[in-house]
Amino acid sequence: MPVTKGSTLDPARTRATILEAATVLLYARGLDGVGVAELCSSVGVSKETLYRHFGTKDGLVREVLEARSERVSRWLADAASAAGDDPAAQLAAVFDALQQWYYEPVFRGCAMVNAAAQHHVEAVRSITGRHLDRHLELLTGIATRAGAADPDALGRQLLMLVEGATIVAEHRGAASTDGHARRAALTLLAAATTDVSADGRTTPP
Amino acid sequence: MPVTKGSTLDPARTRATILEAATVLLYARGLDGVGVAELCSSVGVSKETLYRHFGTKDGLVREVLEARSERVSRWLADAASAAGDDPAAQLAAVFDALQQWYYEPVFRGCAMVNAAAQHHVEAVRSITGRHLDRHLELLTGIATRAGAADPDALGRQLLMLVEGATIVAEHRGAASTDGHARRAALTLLAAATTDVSADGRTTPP
DNA sequence: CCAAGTACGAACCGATCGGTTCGATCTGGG
DNA sequence: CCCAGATCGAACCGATCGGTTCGTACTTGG
Repeated sequence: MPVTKGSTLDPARTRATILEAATVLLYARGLDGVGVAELCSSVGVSKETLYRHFGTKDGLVREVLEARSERVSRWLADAASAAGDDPAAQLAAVFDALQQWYYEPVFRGCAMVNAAAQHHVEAVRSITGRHLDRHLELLTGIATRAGAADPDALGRQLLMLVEGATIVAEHRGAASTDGHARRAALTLLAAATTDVSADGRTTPP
Repeated sequence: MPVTKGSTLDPARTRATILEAATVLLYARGLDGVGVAELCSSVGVSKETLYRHFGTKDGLVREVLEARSERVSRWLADAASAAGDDPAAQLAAVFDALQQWYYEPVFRGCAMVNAAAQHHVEAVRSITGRHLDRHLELLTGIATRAGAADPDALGRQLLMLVEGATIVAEHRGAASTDGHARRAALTLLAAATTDVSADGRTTPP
């Protein structure tokens, strides 16, 4: 049997195609901004096919968000690990990656946060919660490796900065956060790894 | 003529009543989560009356958001000025007020940010933009009075913290930001008012 | 080659929603 | 006391939307 089938009539491929197109459209125009009919005609798929694969529009939305959340988290984690072993460099890389995203013309804020604001269904909002948890995990990891006195506290501070930068960039433009978010993150990191008990000098190795 | 008429058949009073009820309902359930019919029956008003006062649902939404934005901005500014003349104390007061808000059971995030995520109409999104500008103005003012080297930069950093804390508190609970947002803000303030050119010692008056 | 499954496309359905209209009712100013 | 204007309540309208169904056609594994 063939390993992959690229032709039509391949359920998995059809499903993936719908998922991709829905990811783009729903992000650009909002969950309620695009109907199932338009979504189908945009992909070149019949309603029956879409409903056989995803059961309901909410089911499609959930899968789209789930996949996107994992993709975004992996993207940020990769950006961090690609920056080497220095936690400060990793943190800077995370905010550099975010800032680059903000400048993309299709940037419309965090899809999961936007979705939660639109869709008051718990099944959707829980995805947003897990999304933030993934971010928190990454940031707390960096804080821990940086030797922060309270890595959990620093992680939460950095999470607020990430989400806040995204919101501000969405509504006031990418230039509004350029440099500022990164600098704030490094400032918080430095402060959390500074021995405040004695004088005002840092305590690197 | 009487100065105020409290009875029925007072257009201004009717209008205000609709506005109040709409503010609560639209915030709690989302702009698209409550229809005009339910809104009317909830206030005890006919559709004709609502449409005579606000023209369209969007018109009502815009007025609701405009009023709420001003109310919120005034509330934060008052919290700051009530904290005395010390900029650091004012900043702490702002984040204390926010944190108190996060703990309120009706807290559902920033109404303006949520509205922008739901309603892709420019007339609504611009209100969110102005809302953030008002916050930025307050925070930049504190940064300036604190003698920050770059008050504009610090203001933007603090704005990200405010919006980020609101998002995180909305999705992960008020306890998730309690103390952390305030401490981060004060850390950024301290760092921005510290003379970094020489050694690592602060330079207060 | 054939049966099973995939897919199309179009029609269809019920519900909801924003907005309009209209006759009846009530209030207050002149 | 009476008319203008505010309000009600309910019916009504057109559009949209999520979801279902069906007849047809095509691909493919056995």
